Parts: sequence; structure tokens; C-alpha cells
Amino acid sequence: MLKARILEQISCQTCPSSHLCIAADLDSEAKSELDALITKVRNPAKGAHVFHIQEPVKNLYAVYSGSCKEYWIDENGNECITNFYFPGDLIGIESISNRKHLFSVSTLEDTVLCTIPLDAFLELMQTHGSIMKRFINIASQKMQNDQCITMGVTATERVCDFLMNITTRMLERSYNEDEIHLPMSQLDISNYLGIAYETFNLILKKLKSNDVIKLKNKTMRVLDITELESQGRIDYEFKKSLK
Amino acid sequence: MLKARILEQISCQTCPSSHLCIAADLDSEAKSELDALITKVRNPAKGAHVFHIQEPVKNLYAVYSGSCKEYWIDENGNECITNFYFPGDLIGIESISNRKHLFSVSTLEDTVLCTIPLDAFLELMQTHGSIMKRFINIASQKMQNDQCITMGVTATERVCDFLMNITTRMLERSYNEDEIHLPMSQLDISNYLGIAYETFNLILKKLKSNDVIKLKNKTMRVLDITELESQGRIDYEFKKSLK
DNA sequence: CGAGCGCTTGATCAGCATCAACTCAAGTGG
DNA sequence: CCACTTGAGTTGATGCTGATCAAGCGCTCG
Repeated sequence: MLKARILEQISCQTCPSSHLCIAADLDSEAKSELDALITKVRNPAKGAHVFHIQEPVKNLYAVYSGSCKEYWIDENGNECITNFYFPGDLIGIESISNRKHLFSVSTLEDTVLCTIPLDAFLELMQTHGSIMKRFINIASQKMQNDQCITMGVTATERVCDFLMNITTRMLERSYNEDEIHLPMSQLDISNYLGIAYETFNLILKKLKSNDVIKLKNKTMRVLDITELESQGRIDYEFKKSLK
Repeated sequence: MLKARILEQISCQTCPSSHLCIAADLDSEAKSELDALITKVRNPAKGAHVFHIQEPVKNLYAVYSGSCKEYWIDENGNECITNFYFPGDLIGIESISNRKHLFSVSTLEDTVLCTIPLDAFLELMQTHGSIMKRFINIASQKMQNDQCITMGVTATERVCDFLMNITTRMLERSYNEDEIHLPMSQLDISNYLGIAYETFNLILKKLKSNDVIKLKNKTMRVLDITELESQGRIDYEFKKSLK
């Protein structure tokens, strides 16, 4: 039972993405209290649901490894993807206020999630100001991230902003610097961006033929990040300057 | 000095929008501590800036009366509006994490703002769990609101979602039920929605001629809210069911 | 090995941006 | 007090971006 053994070993102390998650910048006492809270670890297979829309919010989830998509179904039965989550990301924050999930979330690949019981977590934040401040920072960053994606108007802007966003996030996670694995389908991405997937594919083709990116199967390599950024709407240099 | 007298009287106890703001659901002790924090009240004239992009975040602001727009300037010098704020709304949350403003904010009319010193507020949340929980709920609601606006794909969907959003928010503030005052220009709205203002104007014309809304100067009256909702993307009935 | 899903590509068409001209109301200054 | 300016809103003509339709390709997995 290799898998079980690995799961038992999971803790914020050893998590490779803890610098992005709640545990970042905590002293060891706060970190171990946080760890004590996250006893349940889930390991849903590819395509499995983490929760469904309208279910009560009992837990938040932190992605330990793998990735998830967040979506709802519109009146015509279309899936509308609202977010992708990667290691270190926190899932469910936007639904805290009404304690019912506003979206469904399912995994894009084999995924390991840390289960964070919401009520206990809220209590923990009351006794540990450092955790509270960290959580507020995470919420603030989520707002920034959510807003940035929607800024582009043309399809090309949106695609380039998305690719820049993914690249930036993957670099923060210090994955294989230039080889970026995209776990979602092109259909998922175009859906997320609100454009037709044929259009998305066409723009990818252009970017490839202009040597801006290289793409094989689901692995992307950014060849000219300056060009990629300039074809998008978001000024990532500016964003970096804020930090 | 009528104005000064009015401003001195401002407090969460008497604020007509406190049920939407931080003060909601607080016991009177927490509420008065919060009140003690909000000693500075600003009254910027129409078009005045509350803060500029990239400035340090010293305060959050709560709208007491009036309204604001949030925006940034893109590389071509175009104003890109990212949000509108009305009484009870909290301004600046998304910029907490890097302590520099990600956007500029200016007023759309004569406006009264409550100044909330950020550091002191973070301290206050540590000693008052009820305030912390309330703030987290507000952040969660802001995420919901931000995400809903961008969901529409076609221009008509976006316009109808926007009008529904404004209507809903105004009803929460229990303003003159059916006469809704839009403080921003049509250009501001179309900019916010990412569509041309001629297109926006055209869609308004259609909605007017179909007796879905009535519009004179900047005052709107929704005649057929069911039709308005059905032409948008967001299911407001569903959203209500979550509460 | 065959079925099916995800990706690729091209042809056609509609929705919306762009350009342009005009109205109307509110200042502004001589 | 009127001529001029300015900005917001209105309307129509034109063209491009990107959606839709259609068909073929090539993985991957049962």
C-alpha cells in the first residue's frame, strides 16, 4: 500500500507547495496546529467530484498534487468552467458566505487534496492572528487572479493572458521551468475563456507558427514570453513590481 | 456648516447600509469598537480620486453614500473599468496582499466614505472573531459578485446580467424599489462590460422597445424582471435559493 | 484492433466593433 | 443673452473577428 503510506506522510511541513498555501510564513507552532486540523486527505481519481454545486460547505480543500476544474451548468446544459486549481490553491472560498457551494469541482487528473474543516479552521484563525492574516492574503490574491483572466477583450488577448497566467503560476510552483503540463483539454480552456474551441485552436496554431510557444500533446514550452505577454492584455511586469 | 455636522453624525449604528457592510450581525460592543476605528470620514466631490493605482494600501474604504468606479489604464491609455461600488460596499480588499493598490478608484458623484485603517482593522479582527467572520463573508461575496459579471458571453447576456446585478444590489439597499439611478455613464458601463458603447446603446434600445425596461436620463425602471433575467446568463433565482 | 474522444482544419455566416454623422443638453465666455 | 464648445447619447453603414457547421485526423484505451 504505497499510496496510503504516502498520504499519511502528508503535512504542511513537507508540502512542496506550502509557500503558496495557508502554511506560508507561519511559525512552527501555528503550522503544526494547522497540520493537526488537516487530518483527512482525499485522493480522488481523474474526473471524480470533490463536491457538487449547492451542497453544504463543510470543508475547504487545498490542492496537494494534481489539479481541478470548477464549473456550473447553465440553463442549456452547457458546462461553464469558472476556474482551474493547482497545487497550493485553496478551493471553496467564494462559497463561505452562504455555506452552500456556488460551483461544482472535479479533478482533471489523479489528485491529492487536503481537507480543511471550515468551522474548525475559522476557530483556528481566531486564536492565531498569523493564520487569519495569511488567509486574508490568499483571498485577496484569489480576487486578483479571478479578475485578471476576464480583462482581455479579443480572443487572442484572452488566450495569451491565460497562457501567461498558467506559466506564472507554474513557475511559482517551481515546476520544470519551461516544460508546462496542461492537465485540462483544449475544450476546457476555451470554455473557461468564453471562446469557441476552434478559435482557441487556431490561435494556438498561430502562436506555434510564430515560435511564441511550442506545444506537443499537453506539454507547452514558452519560447518567447515577451511576445506572449505583449499579445495579452495584462501587464505582468507591473504585477511583479507590486510584490 | 451643515455638511460637517452630518459627517460627524456618521456611525455604523445609524448607517442605512450597515446591514451590508462590516457592521452587519455584530453585537453592540464589537460594533462600537469598529465605530471607534472609523474616525475619518472623506467626502470627495464628483470625479475626485479616492486613491491611485500603485499607491500603498493604508486604508480600506466603505461607501456610506454615493458611488465609485474602479479602473486601470492599459498600455494604449484606455481606461478599463473593473468595478462599481455602492453604499455598503468595501473598497480595496483585492489589494491587501501586496499592500499596493492594483487599481485606481474615483467617485461617480458626491460621495461619503468611511476610512478604515487597515492595520488597526486587522488587529481588531484578531480580538473580535465576529468581525473576522463578517469580513471573510464580505470577501466571499465580493468573489461571487466579481465572477458573475464576467459569465455572459454575448453582448445581450452581459448587459442583462449587469442590469440584474445593479437592480439586485439596489434592492438590497432598499432604494426606491423600482426607480434605479445609474450614476455612471453608458460609456462607463460598456467599458466595464467589454463591449462597444454603440452596442450597449443598441441593446438598451431593444430592451426599451420590448418594454423590458424604461430609461430616462440616468433613471431606470425595470418593467419585466423575468424577461430581463431570462435574457441574461446568471440564474438569480438559483442565487437567491442559496441564501 | 476498432471505437471514440480530442484535436485540426477549412468554409460560411452573424454578431459586434468601428467609423461617421447627428441630436440634445449643459456649460462657458464674450 | 446668444454663439460656441463640449460631452453624452442616438442612429445607420460597413467590415472584421470569431462562432458555427462540417469533415477528417490521430491518439488512447477498452
